[in-house]
Amino acid sequence: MPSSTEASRPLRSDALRNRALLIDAARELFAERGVDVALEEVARRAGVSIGTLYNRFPTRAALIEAVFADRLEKIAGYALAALADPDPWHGFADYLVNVCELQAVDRGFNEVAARGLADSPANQGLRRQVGEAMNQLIERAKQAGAVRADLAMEDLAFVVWGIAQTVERTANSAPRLWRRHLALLLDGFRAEGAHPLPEPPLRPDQSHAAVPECDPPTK
Amino acid sequence: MPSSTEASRPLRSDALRNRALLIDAARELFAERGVDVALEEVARRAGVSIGTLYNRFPTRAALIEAVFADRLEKIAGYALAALADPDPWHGFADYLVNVCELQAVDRGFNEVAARGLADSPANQGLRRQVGEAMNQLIERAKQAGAVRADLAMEDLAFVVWGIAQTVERTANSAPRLWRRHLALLLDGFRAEGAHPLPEPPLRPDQSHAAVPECDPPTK
DNA sequence: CATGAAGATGAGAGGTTCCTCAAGTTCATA
DNA sequence: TATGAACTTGAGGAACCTCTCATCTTCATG
Repeated sequence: MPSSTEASRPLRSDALRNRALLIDAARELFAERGVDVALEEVARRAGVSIGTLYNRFPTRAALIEAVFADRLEKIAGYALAALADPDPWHGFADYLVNVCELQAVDRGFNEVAARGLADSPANQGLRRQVGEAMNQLIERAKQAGAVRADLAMEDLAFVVWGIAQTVERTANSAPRLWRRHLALLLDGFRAEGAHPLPEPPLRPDQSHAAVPECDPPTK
Repeated sequence: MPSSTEASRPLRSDALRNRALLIDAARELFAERGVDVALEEVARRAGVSIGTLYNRFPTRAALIEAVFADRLEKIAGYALAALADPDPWHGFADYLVNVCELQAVDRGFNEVAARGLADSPANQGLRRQVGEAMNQLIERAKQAGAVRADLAMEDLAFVVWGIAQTVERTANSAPRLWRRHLALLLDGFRAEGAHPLPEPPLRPDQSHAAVPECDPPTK
């Protein structure tokens, strides 16, 4: 059962193997050098021709999505584990640390997280599930008096965005520094000593608009 | 007195005029579309040939530096104004808001700030001056009990890096949202309710290393 | 206003990446 | 094992960008 979006006929065995080789090669290269590496190089490392790459993945986005398909599941797992934590604050904070760790460990995923993951219809379900868990996580921590009352779920984008940049700048020189950045942000999320915020949070529809990033076709 | 690095002979009048035209054109394009715009386009908007651009600015970095030369002075001004503020916390916070406003208003400067401004020897002096003012600003706010004792000057990079990403993502959809991000970070900087940090701050020599970013020539 | 040094010009060489497609190869099935 | 559909291949066209340099133009100076 290949995780294809459409219910197309199954791939031939050699095509399936090449698909796996390409994903492995892309996973490595993306992790090392980011998701903008030349696709020719991905094909070379996979040991197939560039034509085959385009046969399997008509666009770069399709390849990226295939490479990082498991990440959303991983995040969903973290969210559920966080909800199982008896300490609301600890669960909340741990969840964010875990997500950021995914960013810190893989340059490609860090970029994708910051720019906005391909929201394929296939992932729609998981996505909603994660959103719901995050919401519960925050609400529970608010009611426990741990998280400030004016924090919105959309504000967690600041964590991903901010840590993305810190990771990118310091991955070589100080690979653990992002933990300090996150800890400072977390202290800002606490109810204790919270000061009024100057702006409302991103509305859900806006947060969707913030994702695409890609410049419209130049005109 | 052209602000040239070397004590070269002064430029001829037409060359000086073209230099100004190029800087103006680049300032506009950088602000709109970032510092990676095609240099041909900068030349076109300036109304000169690409060759002239290369005559005046042998590298893109040279052009970027000329375009943003004034920004460091502006920041130095903010730092001094902040020190003049009788309220240590207010001075500290206001300084950061002002710097971030520079990022929010100019996509090119936002990129440059996040990637690390060209540290030309010419700016060395101003740079040190700003650093010193920032240090005083923090120390004063610490002694007033407003800023947490374990905050280091190097941690302010988190502000620039984090806000850079938020600005980039939301400049179109929610152009004021960065203020919320900054406010949350600022609450994390307060002495009130500070929790121990998991990592030491970036050492000064490391913060220099975090700047360059540019991949080494690929070999 | 003549002269030469400084400057401007833009076609084009050279590099990179994306993406296609006509031709050849392999797999699955009868 | 023969056949056709599925798949692979890689040369090369197209789009972009950077940077150079031989040639022409303009400015400053006596």
